[in-house]
Amino acid sequence: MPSPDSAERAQLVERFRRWLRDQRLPVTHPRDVIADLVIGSDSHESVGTIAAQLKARGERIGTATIYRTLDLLVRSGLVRANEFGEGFRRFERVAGKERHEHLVCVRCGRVVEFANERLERMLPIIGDEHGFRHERHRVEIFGTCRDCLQRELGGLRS
Amino acid sequence: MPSPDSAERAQLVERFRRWLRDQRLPVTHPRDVIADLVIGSDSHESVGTIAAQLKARGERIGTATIYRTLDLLVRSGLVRANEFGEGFRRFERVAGKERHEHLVCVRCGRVVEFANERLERMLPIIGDEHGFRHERHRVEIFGTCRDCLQRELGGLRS
DNA sequence: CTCATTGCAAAGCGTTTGCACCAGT
DNA sequence: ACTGGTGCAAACGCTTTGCAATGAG
Repeated sequence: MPSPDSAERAQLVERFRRWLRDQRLPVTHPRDVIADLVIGSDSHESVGTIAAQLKARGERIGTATIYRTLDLLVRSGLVRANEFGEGFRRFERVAGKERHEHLVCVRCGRVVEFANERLERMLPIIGDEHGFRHERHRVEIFGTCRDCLQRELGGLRS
Repeated sequence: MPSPDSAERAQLVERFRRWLRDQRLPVTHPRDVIADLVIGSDSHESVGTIAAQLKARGERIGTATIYRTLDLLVRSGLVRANEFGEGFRRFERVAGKERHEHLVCVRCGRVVEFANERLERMLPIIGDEHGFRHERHRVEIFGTCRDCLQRELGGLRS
């Protein structure tokens, strides 16, 4: 999941601005900056990491505004909220990506995306079989990532 | 997911007691009662519903003890913790059940279990393909359950 | 008798809300 | 001008922790 090149990034942020105007909502500086940051990131950002990066950029934006803007980004369909059982949410751009699920490393917390068409086709059918009108689903695989496995092997020697 | 008959229930609670003794941990009244309640339930209980039922049984057991005992039940392998994005966890007996995943109704919160062998086989393989040593996974399908669909249709008439 | 558990209350942590002030449109 | 946004701090809900009193082995 490479981060989008600056052209695509700018285009997606512009799409958010358009969405705001469509909703008769003001386009403000905090919204612009947060959208740029989340949309431009290749990782799964928490409110904490977002706040830190905003501070690093010299912005003084309150936590409440971050939450409120993330809510808008999710509602616009450009961003998705994830809950990996860490006790807080992580946000990722979805616009311009194919539907995917997540692998989560239980050692280092790294999140890797994977796409599997058969899986995506199966789940709505399973819902059907149980009388559920499928709306969305989530699949998470927890395990140890390649790097942590290697590190573990290294650790055995010492 | 029927609740276990009283024989099986007693047997599972006894298994928890044995596990505690193996760990050199005291078997206490709160632990007994909480284990009986969670193991005897056919639904997915939150700490809130557990506390309410304890009070209804006339027990005066603190919240901290409920959390601590649930932790033990999970560690013993008899109980599993679930996180359905409601902001709190739900606990269910797993001993004596086949491996399963969950359907969650977004209207009424009802949780239904489903088992799918193919799904369970797929996920460790997908992990492998991405260099992950699979440890566990979770799959949740969110949608509207049969009852709520019916209620919705009824609502259209009025 | 000793060490872990219990209940209670306080603290923690991510998230939401209330509010006076400020800014897009 | 009007409507909604912003930062700050307080409130929230679930969960964890500190501690003196209690109880299991």
